[in-house]
Amino acid sequence: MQRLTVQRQAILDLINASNRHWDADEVARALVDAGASIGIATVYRGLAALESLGLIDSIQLADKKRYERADKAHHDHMICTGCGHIEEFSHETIEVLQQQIAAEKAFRLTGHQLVMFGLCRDCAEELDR
Amino acid sequence: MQRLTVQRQAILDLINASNRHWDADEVARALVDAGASIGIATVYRGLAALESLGLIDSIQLADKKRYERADKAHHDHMICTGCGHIEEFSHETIEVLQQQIAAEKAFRLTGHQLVMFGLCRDCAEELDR
DNA sequence: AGCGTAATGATAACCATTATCATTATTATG
DNA sequence: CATAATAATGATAATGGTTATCATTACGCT
Ligand SMILES: [Mn+2]
Ligand SMILES: [Mn+2]
Ligand SMILES: [Zn+2]
Ligand SMILES: [Zn+2]
Repeated sequence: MQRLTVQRQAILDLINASNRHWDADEVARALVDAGASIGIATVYRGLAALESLGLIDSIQLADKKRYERADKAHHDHMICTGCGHIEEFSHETIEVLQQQIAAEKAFRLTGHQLVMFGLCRDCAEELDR
Repeated sequence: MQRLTVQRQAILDLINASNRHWDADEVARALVDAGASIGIATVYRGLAALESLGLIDSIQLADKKRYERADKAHHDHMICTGCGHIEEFSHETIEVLQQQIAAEKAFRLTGHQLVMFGLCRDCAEELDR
C-alpha cells in the first residue's frame, strides 16, 4: 500500500472507532450509510492492505473474514453460536504452551487462531427455559 | 441419516483407511479413481451426514472444510503454510484452561478449534538456505 | 501542466458449498 | 411378491464470499 487514500482512511477510522469484528459487507454498508462513496471491491482491497500493514487485525471464521482494531493486545475469541456474540480472551499460559508444542515439532510458528464455540450466558439461559 | 448407502459407506471406508485430512473434492476424486460412481453433491451430503453422526471429524480451514477419521482422540492442528503438511497435537493443559476461561465468562462451551500456522522443519530449512 | 503509477469501482469470474428436482434405490406395508 | 412411501442420488443451477479484470480516476512528483 503506497497511498492511504480517503477510502482506506475511512475504513481504518471506522474500525478503530469500534470494538466490533466487521465483515467486508458491514464495512461497506456502514461507510455508504455514513455518506461515503466506496465500492465493495475497494473495501476488500482496503481491508487486505490495512491488514498487511498491521493497522487492523482479522479472524477467519467458517464463512467469512472479520476485521477488528489492531491496537489491542493479542487475544483469541469465544463465539456464541446462538446470537453471534464474540467474547475476547487471552491466556498467557496457553500462548506459551503453543510455543513449546511448536518447538517440539520443529515448527517455526508464525501465527495461530484459537476459537471457542458455545453459548453465552443469555443464550444458555434461554435454551434452559 | 436413515440409510448408510454404498456411497456413504465408501466415503467412510476411504477416510477410515487413511490419516489424511480430506476435502470434498479429494474424496470424490479418490472414489471415482477407485472405480466407484459417486457425484460431488453426494460426497458433500455424505460427509455432512457422517459427521453429524460422529463417524468422521472435520476441521474448518480458511478456504475449505477437511474431514478425517473420528476414531482418534481429540486433537488440534498445526499447519505448514509452505507445503500444507498438517501435524496433529494435543495438550491436556490447554484443554483444561479453555474450560476454565469459558467458565469465567459463563460460556457453555460446545467446541473449539485451535490451529497453529507456521513452517515445518523442511520448509523452514528451505527458506533459510 | 503533464507524466507515471496506484487506486477505484463496476462487473465478471472464481470456488466451495448448498439447493433443486427428476430419477433411482431402499424400506415398509398389504 | 407387489406396490406404495420415502430417502438418497446425481446433474446442474444457484448462492455467497472473495478475487480478477479493466477502463477510469486520483495522487505524487518533476
Ligand atoms: Mn477480537
Ligand atoms: Mn487431525
Ligand atoms: Zn449468545
Ligand atoms: Zn512444510
